[in-house]
Amino acid sequence: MSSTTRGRIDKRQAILDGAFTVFAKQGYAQAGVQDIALEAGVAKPTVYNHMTDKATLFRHAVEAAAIAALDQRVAALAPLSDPGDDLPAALEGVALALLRLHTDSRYCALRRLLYSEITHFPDILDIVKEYGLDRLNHALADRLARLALAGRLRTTDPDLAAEQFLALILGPLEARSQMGTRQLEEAELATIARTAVETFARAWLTT
Amino acid sequence: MSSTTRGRIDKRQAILDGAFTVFAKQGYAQAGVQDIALEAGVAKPTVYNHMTDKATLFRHAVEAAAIAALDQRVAALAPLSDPGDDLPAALEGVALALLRLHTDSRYCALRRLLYSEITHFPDILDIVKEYGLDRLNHALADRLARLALAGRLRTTDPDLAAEQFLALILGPLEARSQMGTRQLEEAELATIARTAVETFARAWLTT
DNA sequence: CATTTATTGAACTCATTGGTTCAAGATAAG
DNA sequence: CTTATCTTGAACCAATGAGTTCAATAAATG
Repeated sequence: MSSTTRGRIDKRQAILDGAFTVFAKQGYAQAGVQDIALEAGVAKPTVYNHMTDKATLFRHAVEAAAIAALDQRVAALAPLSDPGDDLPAALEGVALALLRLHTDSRYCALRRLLYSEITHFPDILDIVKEYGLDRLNHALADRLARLALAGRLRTTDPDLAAEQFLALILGPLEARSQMGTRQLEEAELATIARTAVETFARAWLTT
Repeated sequence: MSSTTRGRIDKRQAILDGAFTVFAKQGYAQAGVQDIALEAGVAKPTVYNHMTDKATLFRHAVEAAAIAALDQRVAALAPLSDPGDDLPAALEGVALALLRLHTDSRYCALRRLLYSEITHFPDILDIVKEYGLDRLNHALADRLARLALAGRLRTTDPDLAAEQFLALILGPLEARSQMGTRQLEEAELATIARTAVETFARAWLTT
């Protein structure tokens, strides 16, 4: 066993989860370690048993959340590996899935945290590089490259196509969701997905 | 005179500027009123002479910055009111101007602040609604509507066209600039502008 | 059961910081 | 000059919160 303690079950995960929850809703500075301990169902010294610092606690919590978020996103690209006859429909499905993930309140909170603390925690930048949107871009570009090879996509630059596809989908979110504060309805997400794919198709797809 | 004091020249502006500078680089919670006073070249009690609270100080500083930012952006759209024969070139010029504004470090700081404190200051939402990207979208849509009427743009929905134009331009920034931490070179901005306008033109412009 | 280890609650230390007070000075208006 | 207003530095108060200490306890191991 890597980290199951003898005294009791491992509380590390509970601490990380609770930490992210509290950080997400309070911000780093405003979040008290006491609150985090309470949220995790744990005593304050226990937190310091597992994490040396409030700062490292923050880093680990954010990293775990970022990894989970990226995994979800990449998984949502799966349909593109084997789209049916109707490529636009497949793209639209993926777009909608990404939109749902991107408007999830937990993910919005993660982005808020990254934005706000990236100046105080320079090493958070590593997390962004490692598990950020770049990775999603690459994964999408891989799928698009296959489609291009199959003659269904008119491009020699799948990276650019992927970048613009994501931009068309996720770009409108910032304004429409009021910087992540307003929850968008499913119908609005569907509209964004449809119009984005429409434009993307006109520019990139073979007719 | 609205606010020129008798004792000395008006220090209100200096306080607001200093406040934004310090907030931008420290975040709300970490910024000390003492630091702000120092940055503004003023004593701490003087700050409280002009602003009742640290909170209201923050609100005013952020609002001033947001207004200035929006003004710059809208001004950058001017060339679209009278584009020459080469509409794509005009679009590309505007795109590049917007990209420069959007990667300005002061504007990145403003966005960071908004993102991080929008949960603690619900009334900041009003600032976003009033001077946020929506406004820019509308202003751009106005220009595009004129172009559509002139038959140079193939759309009955200028709002959508504007939204996608901005998305294609600004969307790639988040990933490329590493959430605003990396300063992009002029050449890279130009590339983004060129490719974005290329795609936009294929989807929306009359040939 | 005995031992080892982790957890717990509570109290404590210490540094930070928002906000205030006050007496002393500086400045403009009359 | 006189007066009213603003500024200033410094000290001060009160609250908050990070991180620690410690004795008591609970659980797993042998």
